[in-house]
Amino acid sequence: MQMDDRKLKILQAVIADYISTAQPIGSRTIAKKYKLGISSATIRNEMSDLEEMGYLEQPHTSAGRIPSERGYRLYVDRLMQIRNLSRREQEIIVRELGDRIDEIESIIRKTARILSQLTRYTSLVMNSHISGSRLRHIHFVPIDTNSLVAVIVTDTGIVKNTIIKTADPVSPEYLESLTRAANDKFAGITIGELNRCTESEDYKRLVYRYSLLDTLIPLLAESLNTSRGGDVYADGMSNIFNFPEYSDVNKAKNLLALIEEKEQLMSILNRMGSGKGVMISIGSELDNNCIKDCSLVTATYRAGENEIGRIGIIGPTRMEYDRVVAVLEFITDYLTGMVERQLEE
Amino acid sequence: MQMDDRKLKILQAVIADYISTAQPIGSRTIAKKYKLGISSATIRNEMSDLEEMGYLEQPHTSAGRIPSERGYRLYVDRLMQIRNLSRREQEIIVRELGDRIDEIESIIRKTARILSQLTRYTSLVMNSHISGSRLRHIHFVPIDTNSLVAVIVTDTGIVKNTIIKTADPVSPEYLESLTRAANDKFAGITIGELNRCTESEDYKRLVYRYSLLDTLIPLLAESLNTSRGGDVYADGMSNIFNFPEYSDVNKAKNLLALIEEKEQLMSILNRMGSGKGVMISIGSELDNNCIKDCSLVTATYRAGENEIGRIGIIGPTRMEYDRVVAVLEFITDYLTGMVERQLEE
DNA sequence: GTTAGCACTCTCCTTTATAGAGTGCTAACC
DNA sequence: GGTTAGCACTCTATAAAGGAGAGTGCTAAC
Repeated sequence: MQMDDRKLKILQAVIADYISTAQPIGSRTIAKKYKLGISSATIRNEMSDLEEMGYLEQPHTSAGRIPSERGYRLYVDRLMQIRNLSRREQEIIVRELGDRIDEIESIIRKTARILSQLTRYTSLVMNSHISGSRLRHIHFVPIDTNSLVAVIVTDTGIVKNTIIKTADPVSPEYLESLTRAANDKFAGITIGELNRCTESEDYKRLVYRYSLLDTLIPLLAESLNTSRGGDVYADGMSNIFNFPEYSDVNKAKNLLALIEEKEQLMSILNRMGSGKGVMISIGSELDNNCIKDCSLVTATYRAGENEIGRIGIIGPTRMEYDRVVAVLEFITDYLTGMVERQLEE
Repeated sequence: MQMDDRKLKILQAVIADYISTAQPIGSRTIAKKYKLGISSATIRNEMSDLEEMGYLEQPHTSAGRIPSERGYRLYVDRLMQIRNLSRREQEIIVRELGDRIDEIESIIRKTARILSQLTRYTSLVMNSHISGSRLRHIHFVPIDTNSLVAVIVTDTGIVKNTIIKTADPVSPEYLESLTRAANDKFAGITIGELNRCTESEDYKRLVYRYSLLDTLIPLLAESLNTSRGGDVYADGMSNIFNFPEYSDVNKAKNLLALIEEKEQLMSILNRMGSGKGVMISIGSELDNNCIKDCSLVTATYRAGENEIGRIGIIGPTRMEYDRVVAVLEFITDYLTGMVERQLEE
């Protein structure tokens, strides 16, 4: 069987209609609604072909057709036209996100919120492992005699603090001097290198002078790796009830439970490629039973080479891909721009 | 009509049964199941009395009875026996929460997670306005020539950092000196006082020496007030599907949407009293239409006089109040203890 | 005051009937 | 040969009807 232009037009019509109505669509409706200049009978024949080719399916005999996963795949790969965001939408994003680097925590939240508000789907935001980003600054701030907070600023604009208790009392002067020494030594290296540097001669010499360092650095490295390598944040969960596919309580529960399960969510997000631009996974492509009739659209934002984080939208396979892709592209561009402006300074 | 012991026993039986089954319960069932030594006909009469008194209601004639809000109120005030947590549950809490003061962010999350896991309801955790807590330490850390991060540690163990960009370049030495001056001046005052101190003569003298301070302090005060005065975190949202009362998708949606609406959630949490111990609001007592058939159980944890935060459980009015109260009490005690140990040091 | 008995009520579930939408096939048409 | 009209057939969704079951309220007896 040959795919031709007319078939594509019909497929597009079915997908467009189904995305907006969630109802199986029949040949007569297409003929009336989409003025393709052919009769319903012809459309019927073409649809039958499209079904045979795997792009459409029937919920049951004598219902209309709905797109199959393969149909959506063809649509997002070849048919879909990415809409531009309206001026108003762009303004909302710029206003809400602001233009200053903030605590990573707060950017994540704002981004998640905007994403879900603009798309009306559930949004996911994750910040990646930061093992590739570089230490710009490290500072040890005394709290009291036996505790201090280590403040770390990376070149990607992330600020992270870790509270550390020490066995022996430390003086503020000691910490000041330690801060200076640590900056001299560590500024510019990556978080990953920080992990490994405890072997080096240089490091050992420094520990000789500042014995505290030997407890601090491993603690820091650990805290940077675990806690920052895994923040996922979701917003707009209640949006899933906008879609009839989740009027079945069990389906809704499954999806929500998965979204609350940060670990799993992360692994799914990480499994998505991290190529340039927006990635789309449809239904079973996600390879997870709980969301086998969901689609996930993600995008990565980065600073230079380094992946900083990923943002995404999860929703029914019948998703407004064109809109979602447009929003994601705009926001990743914006975030990337923000980080880059930060780097230039 | 007089409330007597037998009526109370029957009421208790109805409530206990309804809490576990979510089914209206009839006189025959009570007679069989709860061996009160009286016949179903007698129970029928008593239940009729209890309904007249407003403690029970009938979904429709010839269904069994269910507790009314007033019934629950009587139950939680007089009938309920608070169970102790099992050894195992206590261990889970202690293990998961750990015993070190961490970033506030992370404590909130952990607490929310444990609460929802132990109770199987949706948990809410909020940290209160910190205007009453005292500055223990303030530190200005340079990032680059035109930006710095202000790290603030309060006596309640909260660590908060704020990134600030400056119009004019600042040197690390300047910041060091500023840090010393600011600590001399501000250590020990409350966040609320920090807001107001910009009027004082002392402050003006300091600004004369460190002009940067005049932009820093207002920014800090604002960031401490807004961002920290309003973090709410919810976990276990998907738990609401464990309850048949939310098998109606619309109800589930309403509740979830409310929970995602931080502003509203906060105002509801704040409206709950902050007395010692656990507070319970049942149904319409919450005075919010979206959750008019929910109950909210909250507890406040504090450091000395200062309220640090509130934790709570939201679920159907048919809630396992005894269990929930026990869990909340244990966790607030634990959190309070943690903070107090921190203060002593 | 308590209880057995019974008629009555109301919901919930199943069964049955019907309308509606859509298909596939056949035969006619350009 | 592709396209179209017509029609029988299929399947779902919705409404209506008919019990079964659970529970009540009332009365009369204990």
